[in-house]
Amino acid sequence: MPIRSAVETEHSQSSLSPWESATIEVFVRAANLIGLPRSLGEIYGLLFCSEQPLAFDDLQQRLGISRGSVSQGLKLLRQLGAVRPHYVTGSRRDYFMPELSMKRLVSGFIKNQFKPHLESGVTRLDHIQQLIDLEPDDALRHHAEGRLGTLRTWQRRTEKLVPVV
Amino acid sequence: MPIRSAVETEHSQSSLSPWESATIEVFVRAANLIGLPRSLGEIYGLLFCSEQPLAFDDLQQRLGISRGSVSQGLKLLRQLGAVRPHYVTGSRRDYFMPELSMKRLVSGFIKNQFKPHLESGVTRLDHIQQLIDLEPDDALRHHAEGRLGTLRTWQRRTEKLVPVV
DNA sequence: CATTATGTTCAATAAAACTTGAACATAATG
DNA sequence: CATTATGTTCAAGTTTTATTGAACATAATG
Repeated sequence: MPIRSAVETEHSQSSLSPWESATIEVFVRAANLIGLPRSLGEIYGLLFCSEQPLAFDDLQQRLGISRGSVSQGLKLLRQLGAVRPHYVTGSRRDYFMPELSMKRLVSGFIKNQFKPHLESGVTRLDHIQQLIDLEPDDALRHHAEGRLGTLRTWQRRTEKLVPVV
Repeated sequence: MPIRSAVETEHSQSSLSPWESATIEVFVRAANLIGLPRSLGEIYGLLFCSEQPLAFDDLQQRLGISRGSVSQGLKLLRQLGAVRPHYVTGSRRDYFMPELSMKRLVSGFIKNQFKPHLESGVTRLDHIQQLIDLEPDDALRHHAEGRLGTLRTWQRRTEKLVPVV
């Protein structure tokens, strides 16, 4: 698992203090852990460190990443509710602040990245039921029905767990 | 997200019945969702469908994947406790059965893929604390300490949540 | 309305992750 | 001990995913 350090990046503007780099790295790893791209972790991490809201350009330059990455990263972060736009009077730029409520961060992630899969899963199991009905071998069909039952149980438990998290 | 269907694979031995293919696909997607390779989902899925324990070769041939994938897939599945070896008298081969307890599956996954990151995280935050102490600007240092506090809270909550799941 | 400031898109490129299969281990069998 | 059956390893190849940056919007400014 080769995770580039934010400080080691060649293009880095090195305008990141040591504690900022280390903190950003924590978010990069966290992003990685939940299957989100490193650039997302970097962007959120820098916003998390900053005392002030940051503009698009601040992010691009201080992180030394492309404008494309910043644009796409912010887009997804907004979708997830992990970042809020912040209006600054007298500036045409978009500014951003990090969402600091863990609850909202987690629920945003689940709602966007998890729930869709769970929901499509229900349909999918119904489809399996139909396929099992076609199985001619009695014993095998009964076995399959048992397994489908297990899957349904797992799905129900998962759905129940989501609100807890 | 282009997920190849088990049935559509060219090399597939097509020895999978429709309900097996569909069930395997569910596991492939689930694996994908939690960041595990498709081959793992396929292997576990086929074991899950089977009435009998399956041998290494059964997996390789019915899924139409390489021996390397089967070997590595089974290795990780054993590590995760998602699969148990099953001794068959009179055969030199390794046979395998799926773990059917959701509780054990989840806890195996968390113990192996999650906990290590959480634990290294503690060390990591301590290190950030040291870096923050170097910050000369008073106001900024205080801000940084606040954010580190937030991170610590998040970490504690996550640790508390793990046993629940 | 031309110019500049600010973002977005998306095809091309780069990086990461997964799979393959041939070479290698290991141990059972005759 | 040679042979066969059974698995594992890992470098090379393939596929997937992320990043870049140039071209394209859009709208504010002078």
